Amino acid sequence: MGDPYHRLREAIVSGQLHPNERLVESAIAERIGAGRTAVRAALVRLDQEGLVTLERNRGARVRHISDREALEIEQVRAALESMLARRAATRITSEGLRELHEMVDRMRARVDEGDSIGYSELNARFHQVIWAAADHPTANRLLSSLKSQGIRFQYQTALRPGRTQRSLREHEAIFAALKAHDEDGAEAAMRDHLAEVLETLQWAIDSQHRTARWLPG
Amino acid sequence: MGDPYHRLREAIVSGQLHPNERLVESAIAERIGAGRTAVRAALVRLDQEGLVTLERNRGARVRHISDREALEIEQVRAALESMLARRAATRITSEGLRELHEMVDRMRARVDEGDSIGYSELNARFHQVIWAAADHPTANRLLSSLKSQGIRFQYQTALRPGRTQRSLREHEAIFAALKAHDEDGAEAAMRDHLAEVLETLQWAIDSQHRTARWLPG
DNA sequence: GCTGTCCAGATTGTCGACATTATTGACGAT
DNA sequence: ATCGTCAATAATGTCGACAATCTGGACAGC
Repeated sequence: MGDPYHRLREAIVSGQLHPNERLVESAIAERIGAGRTAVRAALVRLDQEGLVTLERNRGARVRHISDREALEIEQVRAALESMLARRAATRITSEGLRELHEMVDRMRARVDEGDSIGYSELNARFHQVIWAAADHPTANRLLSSLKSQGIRFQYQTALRPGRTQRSLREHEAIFAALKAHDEDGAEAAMRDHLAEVLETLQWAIDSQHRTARWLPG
Repeated sequence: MGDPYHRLREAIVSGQLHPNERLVESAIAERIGAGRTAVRAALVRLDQEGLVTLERNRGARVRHISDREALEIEQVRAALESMLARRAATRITSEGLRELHEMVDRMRARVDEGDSIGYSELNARFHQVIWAAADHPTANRLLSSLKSQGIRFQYQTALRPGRTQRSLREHEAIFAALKAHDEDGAEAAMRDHLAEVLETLQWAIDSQHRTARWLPG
């Protein structure tokens, strides 16, 4: 059990603490067996990181990521990951390519089984291999921070009919470009892929609004 | 004046506190007339923001941005600003265009006068007008954070002979694309511009290494 | 019934004191 | 002379207490 920062972060990202839920310092301190001082420091960090909002004299809440902001996060992610894909094309090792190849194989298996949450996890790991190959700590820092903010929307995109099949083909295209060490191709394939993800996310948000009537009548 | 966070931030960004300089909580607290508690909170925020490094039991230092990291920051900036330029192309108002036009005129005047630091300031404002037009809070947050980290290298790029003239032409191209509401053109013009900036930054770093011999012999 | 005021409880903000941990320099052994 | 040990010092980490502030509900006036 790490320090309050990591415990809280994990609790938020994993969804144990819900958006807009109030975070009372003394309650958290007792809950995780730490002093209020440490909890305060953790809340400040999480505020700066964007996972929590801190209002003076009014305490902390789990930050609610709006639909619009989720789309913005995905746009930034697209811009950065396209750049990283380009860099990865010239830097990736044969070991990295082997990993990606294996990843794609396993993703294909998940698609055949219709296991979309298993697919999503492999999906995330596929992208992380590329991040590592790109060797760009600055972009990595930003991306992992953004990822934790957008986590709430992570699995919604897999719900669209036929999405996983297309997603798999997009990943195959990315892999092919990286294997060929084709900078332009890798960037373009990644950009196309994330444009699709973005569109799917928009679709998920729209259909959510269509479905969930909050005042039935 | 402001709270310890803003005071410290300003002191770091403006260069009053130097890279690797040690930040002793009690000293700062007395210096700016605040309690140690508030200073601690400020240091935690600045650490998360990347302006300060915080090591457990070893205190805080002004974070030293390496040459490599400065280049990485500029790459990220290029990726994000290209995206923002594209968005701005369809969103910018006639008022925004008027501002940019005026900005370009004044930049031209500075070039004619050989006033490269005045040029740099207008340059920064030119870009900020585009950020505002793009209406993308998430990217804005990241960019302004990156900007404060890279501030130390801000003025070095203007030292390259003939750079300001070329830079001016690049800004004119960006303006023209925005005025025409040409998404692809704006993104491409911004991308080209920042690629040039990146190359110039690399040049500045190289020439610094050539010039500054730290052990004269 | 509605609105505004005021009080009680809860929560955050700040301070001072003390425990814990690194750093520095002296000192002695080899 | 060099290295390791150890104490003195400085700085950070943590806690408890109290002050400042916000929140929600009771209550009076209209």
